[in-house]
Amino acid sequence: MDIQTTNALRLLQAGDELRAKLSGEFSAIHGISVNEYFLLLHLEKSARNRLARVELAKRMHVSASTVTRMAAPLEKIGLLGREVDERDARLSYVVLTKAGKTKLIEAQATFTKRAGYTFQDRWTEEELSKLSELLGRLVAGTAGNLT
Amino acid sequence: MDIQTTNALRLLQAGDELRAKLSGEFSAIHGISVNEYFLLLHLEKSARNRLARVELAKRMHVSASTVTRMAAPLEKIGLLGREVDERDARLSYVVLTKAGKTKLIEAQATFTKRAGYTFQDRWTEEELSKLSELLGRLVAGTAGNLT
DNA sequence: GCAATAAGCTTGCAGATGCAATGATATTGC
DNA sequence: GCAATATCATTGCATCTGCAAGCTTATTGC
Repeated sequence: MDIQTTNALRLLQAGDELRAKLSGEFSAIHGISVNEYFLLLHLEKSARNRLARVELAKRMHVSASTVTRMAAPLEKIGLLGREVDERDARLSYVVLTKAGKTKLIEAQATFTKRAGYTFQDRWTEEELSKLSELLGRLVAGTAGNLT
Repeated sequence: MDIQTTNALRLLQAGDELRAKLSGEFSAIHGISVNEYFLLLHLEKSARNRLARVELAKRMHVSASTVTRMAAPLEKIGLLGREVDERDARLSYVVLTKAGKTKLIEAQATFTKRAGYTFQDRWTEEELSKLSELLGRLVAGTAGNLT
């Protein structure tokens, strides 16, 4: 197996494992899923804390219908709002509310804690920095880079 | 944001993006999903090309019921077989068949091609090697390391 | 201007997945 | 040996997701 294939496999496996661990913690502690956390995070990183649904779908690698259905309950509990575009009545923005920001901050603590566990053993600053640089290159081209 | 959190975010985002690209190719070309590909891969890496369902579930980070339901159609089309344990009648092994191996080899070509695209631009051998080492550490402790 | 096309969002439907309950078999405590 | 407990696999149910169709609104071609 060539090294590129090895890297692709390890990337997917490492990501899956981290996601699995986060998944339990997020639903138990915060009542939102990892995907919902990412949705909030994308909005927080965006101008005016809002994004058109199509754009959000692209950044999250999900379909437009999934965005519609993910946003509905979050809007219901006040974490998200809805805005319309003045010039284009087709566009419907998803907006992060103040309550949404609060929830996001809480969830970020859990995320950071889990990240700490993941890299706590025998990782030097230099290694963390090198990994960040290499992974950074992989996500550099994407529209929805959260880092 | 600390560097550990940055790395965790980038790991998840890079994994998601690669998975999204693989997803379309796999279903279109081979008629199996990325998850089904991983199922075949886990079996191929195992002794006697077989695993108990519970063990397969752990390695894939899915529930036991998902293994039952993923294996059923693959068994129906002949990619997987079923074996029982002589000593423990509760155990039901999932076995990779010859047709399954053939399908796996086909799918591996697609995976390797996508891995090549992912790392084709300005990645030196040294960088690929370093990334492999760092990601390797993340997946080292897991029971189902595919590399 | 108006018809044709495109784009954004939502909804119906089908497939995938997890949790909890169930049934079958093993193991343990006594 | 037998009852209590644990383990493995499956199934019912609820949830999440994508695709295709449909509705609304913009844009384009003429």
